[in-house]
Amino acid sequence: MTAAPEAIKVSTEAPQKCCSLLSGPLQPHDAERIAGTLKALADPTRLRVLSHVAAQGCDAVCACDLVEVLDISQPTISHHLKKLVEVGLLVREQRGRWAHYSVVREAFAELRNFLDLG
Amino acid sequence: MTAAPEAIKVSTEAPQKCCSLLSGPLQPHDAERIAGTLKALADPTRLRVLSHVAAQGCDAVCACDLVEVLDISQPTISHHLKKLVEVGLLVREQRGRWAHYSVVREAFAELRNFLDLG
DNA sequence: CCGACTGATTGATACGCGTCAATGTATGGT
DNA sequence: ACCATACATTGACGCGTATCAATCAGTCGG
Repeated sequence: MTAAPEAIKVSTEAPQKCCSLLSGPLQPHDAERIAGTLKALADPTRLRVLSHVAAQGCDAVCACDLVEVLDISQPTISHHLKKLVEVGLLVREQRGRWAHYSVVREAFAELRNFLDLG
Repeated sequence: MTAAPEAIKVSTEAPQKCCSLLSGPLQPHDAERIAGTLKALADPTRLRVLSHVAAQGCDAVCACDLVEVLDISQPTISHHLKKLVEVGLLVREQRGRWAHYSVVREAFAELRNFLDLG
């Protein structure tokens, strides 16, 4: 009976509370949270992964494609994709044997907003 | 005769070549460079530092203020400020005994541009 | 000159993380 | 049922770095 295939659970589906570098002194708690997202972004391999996924626009990209294109071992790709999903920069969609990934535009928009110095 | 006090030398005063997640597949070299800047940003302590400096708008902030406000040891603050200057997110200006720091708006604008998914 | 102050540097410690080989877990074809 | 395929997980290794105490290097006041 094909149990509903468990939507992936990321931290919080709710959009992160909006913070900016200009909105008053940054509380340690907020600093930790935003730094977490930025850490996921601050890796050359993950940037290349994101670049390839983002380049597909609306289409989702399957992990096997990334392994071929980027010339990086499959476990490493899987590791990076997981981190990017955990912080909400990517979403994962399982289709049969294949895992498809696509970018979360809102997450990037929030980061851009955070970096806005007015 | 007050020798000109040697403007701080960061990597390159030239604005970084413009890259975006959408402008074709990201080359490993560019990925390294941008990840370097993001790594400097991806630390809660440095985010708090930046928040305080950015909050001063045009005025530069002296390091001693940061030590007081953030309740972090002076060597640690100095270490973080150095990293932020190295990647070009802050500039340092020495005035007598005091070192004043201010944000580089262009650097933040470039990051925002990089994160723009259209 | 000397002492007080600002801030950078050094050294040590601890922890996180990127990477891959090996293995595990589903899924689908035959 | 069986085997190949697509990913995920585990374990291990190495390297970078955040942190602070101690020390060093300039700079001003007296």
